[in-house]
Amino acid sequence: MAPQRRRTAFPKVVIERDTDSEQSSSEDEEVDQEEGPVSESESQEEEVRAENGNEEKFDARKKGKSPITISLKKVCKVCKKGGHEAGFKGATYIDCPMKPCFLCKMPGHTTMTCPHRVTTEHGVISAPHRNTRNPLEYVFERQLRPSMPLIKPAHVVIPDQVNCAVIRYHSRRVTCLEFHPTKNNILLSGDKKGQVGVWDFCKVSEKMVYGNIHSCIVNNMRFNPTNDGTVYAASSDGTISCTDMETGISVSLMNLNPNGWQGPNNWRMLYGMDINSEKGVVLVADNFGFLYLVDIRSNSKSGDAILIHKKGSKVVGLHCNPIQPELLLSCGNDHFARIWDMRRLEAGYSLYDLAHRRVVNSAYFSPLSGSKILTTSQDNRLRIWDSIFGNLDYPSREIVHSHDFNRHLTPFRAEWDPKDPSESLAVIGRYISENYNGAALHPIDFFDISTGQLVAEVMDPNITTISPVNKLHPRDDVLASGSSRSIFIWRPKEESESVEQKDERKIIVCGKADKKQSRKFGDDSEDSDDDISKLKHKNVKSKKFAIELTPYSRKGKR
DNA sequence: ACTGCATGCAACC
DNA sequence: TGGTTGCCCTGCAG
Repeated sequence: MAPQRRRTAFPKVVIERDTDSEQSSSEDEEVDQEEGPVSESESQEEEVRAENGNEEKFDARKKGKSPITISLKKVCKVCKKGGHEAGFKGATYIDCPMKPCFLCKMPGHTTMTCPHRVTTEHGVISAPHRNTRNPLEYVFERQLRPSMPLIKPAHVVIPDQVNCAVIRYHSRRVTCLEFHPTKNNILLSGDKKGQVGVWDFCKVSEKMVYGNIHSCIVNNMRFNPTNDGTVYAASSDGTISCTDMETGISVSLMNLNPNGWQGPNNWRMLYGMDINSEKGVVLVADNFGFLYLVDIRSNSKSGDAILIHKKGSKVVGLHCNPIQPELLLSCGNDHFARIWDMRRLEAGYSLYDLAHRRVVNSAYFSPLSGSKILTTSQDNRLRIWDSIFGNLDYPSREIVHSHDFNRHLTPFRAEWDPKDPSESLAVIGRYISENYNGAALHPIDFFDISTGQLVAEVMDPNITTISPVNKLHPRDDVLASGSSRSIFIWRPKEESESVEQKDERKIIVCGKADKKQSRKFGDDSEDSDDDISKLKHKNVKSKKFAIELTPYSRKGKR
């Protein structure tokens, strides 16, 4: 562009500053271009001219143009307005006051002062009962409920300490985890790239990654109920795979994209998946709202696809009732979780539609009785229906909890503890961080979903990434969590610190380093076995701090 | 140690 | 319906 021409065309430039005393050295800060879009190079040029004192050459009045105002005042990166700034102050995140609360999504306050943050219940909302309570229920709530123990303490053993881990095990973020149904120490993990990991977390270094099963995101995995040597996986590449665990050889049961890439509007992805062993079918659902049934014995699709959610919307979760094989639960991006009768799977014939305010990431029947429902929705609320035989118009409880959607995160899913006979313990990772002794950490939360009580929040100073993927072991007091590309195994503190166990607390570092985690875990060699005690964190003084338990002591701090 | 880009996806115009 | 945007996010390259 010719400078001569521009000189005559440009109006006067006014520069606003935070304070008059500020020097030009601070001028590389964010620039608020209120007078419309100006390219970066242009605005820089203007600044230079303004500084040179040549403003009169571009006098706006002579050219009949209004002056351009360039504000160098500090602006909020969220709302782009001045007077405040959102972001981390040390390890504490300061919200933008112009936005609704990041936790409960209500306007008028920020996360810092959110009422759901200071209660020990972490924000339980009694769901609206529209005069549906009968006298019996009132008696129960008023006289019996208060005398009931909140949760049977004997059943609550929280795996609160990292026992072993594989750092950067996957080359992309972990999307799903599954424990082997019979071999206690085998953990399966799927990732965004389509790879499937098999790890023996007691022998730690016995790990394998199968890279040729899927070509993109592994969304769900389930073991074959009749042969636990094989596992099914549903992927965004539009296929279901059935893989032999020993050999890694897999067969494709179904391919929704037989003709390859025909544009984004035609590419079908498989998300929700479960197995109904009674009926011998694998159920999968796609991103257009359809459900498919695949016969396990013949490995072939049975019947036509059935529209079970809004046409064109993603069905992210499927769950077969553990007790009543006729009942199916689905959830998806149309903001509904739906209960179906397997004998009548037909568009529009769901038994119940459970409404949510946002996308439903997951919906599960309770693992033992199958009579409760727990859902995770992107409106930052867990919802619990205490009985599928009761009134399903409204959830029995809503628990406000930070687990927003984010482009870079695997969607959070609250998972039942399959060992808890009272069916009240659930685990879910937390999005927002908390300032723990100067480190911003994202805990993994354990809830008593029968009361909304936050039973425990576990974290480790070395894990600074968010852990959206969590799974509790079907028999042992073990939690597996997937955080970014790494996998962590948590055990109860006592167990972890016992002499026999101590030697087994191993961290394996593998894969290409990313800055965040290499800083914490050291990154000298591929597959080197680092003892956890060697780990350092600049903000953490002692290893003892690693785990903080019980929400009660933290009351008032939050 | 920065910054910028691509990612990939729901929400909101 | 299509285009644009994005609160605590990822990973990588320059």
